[in-house]
Amino acid sequence: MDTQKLSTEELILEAAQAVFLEKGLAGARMQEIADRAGINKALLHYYFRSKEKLSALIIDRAIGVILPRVMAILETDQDLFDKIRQAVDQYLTFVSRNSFLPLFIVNEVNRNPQFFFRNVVAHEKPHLDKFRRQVDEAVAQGRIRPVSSAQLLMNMMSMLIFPFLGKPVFQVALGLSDADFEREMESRRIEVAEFIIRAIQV
Amino acid sequence: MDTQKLSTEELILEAAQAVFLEKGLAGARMQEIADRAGINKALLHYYFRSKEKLSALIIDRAIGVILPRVMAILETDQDLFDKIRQAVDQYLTFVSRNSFLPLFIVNEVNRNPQFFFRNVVAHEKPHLDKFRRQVDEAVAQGRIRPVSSAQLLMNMMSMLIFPFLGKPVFQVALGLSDADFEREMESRRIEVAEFIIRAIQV
DNA sequence: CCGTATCTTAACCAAATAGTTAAACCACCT
DNA sequence: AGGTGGTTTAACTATTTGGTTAAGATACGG
Repeated sequence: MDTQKLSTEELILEAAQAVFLEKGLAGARMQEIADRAGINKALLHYYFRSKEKLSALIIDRAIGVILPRVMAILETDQDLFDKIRQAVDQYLTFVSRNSFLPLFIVNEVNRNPQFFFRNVVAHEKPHLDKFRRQVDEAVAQGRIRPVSSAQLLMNMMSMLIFPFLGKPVFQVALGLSDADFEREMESRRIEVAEFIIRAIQV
Repeated sequence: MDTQKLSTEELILEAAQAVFLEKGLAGARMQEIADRAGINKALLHYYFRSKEKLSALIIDRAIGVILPRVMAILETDQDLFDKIRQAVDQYLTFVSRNSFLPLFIVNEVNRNPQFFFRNVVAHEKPHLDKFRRQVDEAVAQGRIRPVSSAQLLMNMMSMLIFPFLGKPVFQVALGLSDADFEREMESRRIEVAEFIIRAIQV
């Protein structure tokens, strides 16, 4: 049946994603993926011939989930400050729910940059023209301080993603329990947005 | 000879560090480490019994290099704004010269948080009291806007480290050549410092 | 120069792990 | 009922990889 077939395939993909994100590409074991999907290793190879092919799919999936999300938020017609507030809010929600995703992507993209370049960019070149133009215009009109859109984008993305990557370090350095950390991330929804806006406000 | 002995050991450690940082813990091969050190695999095991022991050493080394550096900058007696400017400058220099180090540490620390907690913190608990108190006082005296020192620290570290982790993505998204990217990082020395200061300035 | 300790290597071993095969199972169609 | 195509499994193979061994260099004190 179609539903049954898709469900098994989906099951494997979910299991594979979980294991790859937790253990990394090299650390993931086909056996563990099979176990978590509740199937046998041979079946795994029946569906997805090799570890390489499977991992390529997962990488695509991972990037395909995160990239359009960033685009969607940054390429709307909203006012710049509203956009920043919303981007921060939405992005923090997404990343805190998928905290291993950025680590996985960052790893893969650094281990194998040309793969990322070829496969992802070929499909949908991430064009941030609207956001960049919006920033440039706001600068030209003197509505915000002179700031390069590239720098602003890096600052935003950094502050949204990195705290999750460095979570264990920050927890130790700042003496935060898990609950503390979560609270801290919660207040970032407002703090980071205001931090950015104050930094660029005239 | 002592110099010869040390030199071989150092040679192995350098090779091991290079391979571990490039390939990650699970992805690193003892054979490749031996090859890069120009020696044989058996000799590798002669010096450092197992992959686990070797990797533990490299992890210690890596964290031991980066942590004191952060402390040293943040725990001086300087004026807050000067400290921020200097931290940004020094940290950017260090990270751009060791761009794989943060990725390695972030990976290791997420895969195995309790290891980090036990080994590193036991030796030298990273106390950021001086920096945090400095920020709190500046807030109390109304010299800067009300900002939590934890949030400020996260923002700083994020903007300093993450661009290097996300380098390939940023290069694609912003259309930057290697030279462009380097130039961009160069201007961050001033831009990020000013960005932070403007964000917290009254 | 000889003996001894340190260093170095090729060849080997065992465990882990990706991948294959061939047979059984099962749902569905006629 | 029986055939058909997709699905599932146990058992097997091949390869990779961490780790060992035993023999051979090398340096050095006596």
